[in-house]
Amino acid sequence: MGKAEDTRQSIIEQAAVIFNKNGYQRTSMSMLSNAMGLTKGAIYGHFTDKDALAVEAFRFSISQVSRRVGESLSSHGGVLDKLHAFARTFVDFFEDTVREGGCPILNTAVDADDAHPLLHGEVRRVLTAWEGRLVAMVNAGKENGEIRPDADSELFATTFIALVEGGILLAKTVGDRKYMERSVEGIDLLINQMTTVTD
Amino acid sequence: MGKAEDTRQSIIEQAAVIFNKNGYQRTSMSMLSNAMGLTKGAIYGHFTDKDALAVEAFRFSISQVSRRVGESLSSHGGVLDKLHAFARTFVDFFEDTVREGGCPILNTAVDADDAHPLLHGEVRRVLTAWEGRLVAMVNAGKENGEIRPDADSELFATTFIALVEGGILLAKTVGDRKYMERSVEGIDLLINQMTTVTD
DNA sequence: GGGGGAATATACCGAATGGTATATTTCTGA
DNA sequence: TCAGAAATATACCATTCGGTATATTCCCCC
Repeated sequence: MGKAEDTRQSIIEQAAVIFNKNGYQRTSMSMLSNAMGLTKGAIYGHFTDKDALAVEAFRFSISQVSRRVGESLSSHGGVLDKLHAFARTFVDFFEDTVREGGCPILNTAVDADDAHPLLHGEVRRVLTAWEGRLVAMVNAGKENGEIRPDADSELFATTFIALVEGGILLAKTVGDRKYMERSVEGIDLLINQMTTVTD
Repeated sequence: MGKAEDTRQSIIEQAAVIFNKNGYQRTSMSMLSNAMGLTKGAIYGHFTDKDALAVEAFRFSISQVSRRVGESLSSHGGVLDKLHAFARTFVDFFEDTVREGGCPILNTAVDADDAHPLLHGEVRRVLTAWEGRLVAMVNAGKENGEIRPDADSELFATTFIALVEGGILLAKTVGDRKYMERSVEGIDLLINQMTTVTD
C-alpha cells in the first residue's frame, strides 16, 4: 500500500545487494542501516530479525535472476534454442552478476551451511526447482522430437547447474570471464549430444 | 623441532577443519582455542593474527586433498585412466568431504571474496594450478596417442573443475550424493569425447 | 488542519569479537 | 639440577555485534 510498503521493499532490494556482496555474517545491521540512510530501529520496524530480512533479500535476488532468464527464453521458440539461450544468459549477465557480488545461489549455499537453516532451506528449494525446470524442458524436447528419447534428462539438468555454478566460481575467483564462457560451451556440447546420435 | 613445532602443526590441522566447517568469519579465535584446549594467548604465540592462521589452515586442507588425489592416480598407468580416477576421487571421498565441512576451495573462494585478499590469492593460485595440472595431463595424452590431437584441453580443464565444484555444491546443499555422481558421469562423458571421433 | 496511529530515530543493553600485556608454567641445555 | 628461555595462561582492552525500549517525527484521514 502506502509509503511503508515502499520503504520495506526498498530495504529488501538494497539489502539483497549488500548481503550478496558481503555474505550473511559479514553484513551487520548497522552496515545495512547506514548504507540506506536509515536507522536500525527503522529496519527492525519492518523485519523481526536479521534472518527474516536475509530470507526476503535472497528471495528478491532469485526473482531478479528468474526474470532475466525468463526474458531471455521468451524470444526463442524451440526447446533446443531455449536451452542454449538459458545457458548463454549466464555469460551475458556475468559482469552484472560480479558487480552485485556473485551468484546469490552459490554465495548463500556456501554461507548458510548448517548454521542458518532458514536460508539453507531457501537455497535447497531454489536448486531443486531449477533442476525440475531443466528436466521439464528436456522432456518437452523429447515430446516434440527435438531431443532423442533416450537422453538422460536428470544427468543433463545436474551437469547444467553444476557447470553454471562452477563456471561462476572459477570466473569470479580467477577474475576472467573466459571460464564462464568455457563452462557454457561445455553445456552447448551436452545439449548437442542429446540431439545427434552418438555412442 | 621440539614440542612447539608439534603444537603449531596441531593448531593448524584442527583449525583447518573448524574454519572449513564454519567459514572464516563465523570462526572466532575463542572458538578455536576452546575446541583445542588451548587459550588465545597460546595461539597468538604461534600466529600473528587470525588471517595468518587461516592461510596456513587453508594450505593444509589443500595439501590433504592433493595427497588423496595423488594416491588415487598413482595406481593408474594411462592418462585416460588417470583422468577417470581423478574425477572418481571426488565421489569416493564425498562423505568425508561433507563431514569436514565441504570443499575448502569452494568454501574459501566464496568466503574470502574481496574482504580477505590473502585468502583470495591462495584460492586463485590453487585453482589455476589445478587447471594447469589437467591441461598437462590432456597434453600428455595427446603425445602418447590416447587423446585426439584436436581435443580442447583448456575447455576440458575448465569443465572438469566446474563440474566437480558445482557437483559438490549441489550434492552438499540438497543433501544427496547422486548430484556428485552425475557430475562425475558428465566428466566421464567429456573424457570419452576426447578419445572417439565425434563431430 | 489537527488528532492519532504508523514509521522512524535515539540511546542503550549484554554478549562476543580480535587482539594484547603480563604473569605463570613448562621445557631444555649446560 | 637448576637457571633462563620458550610456551602457555590470565585478565583485560576497545569495538562491534544483534536487538530493544522509548522518544520523536511524519503522514493520512476525518
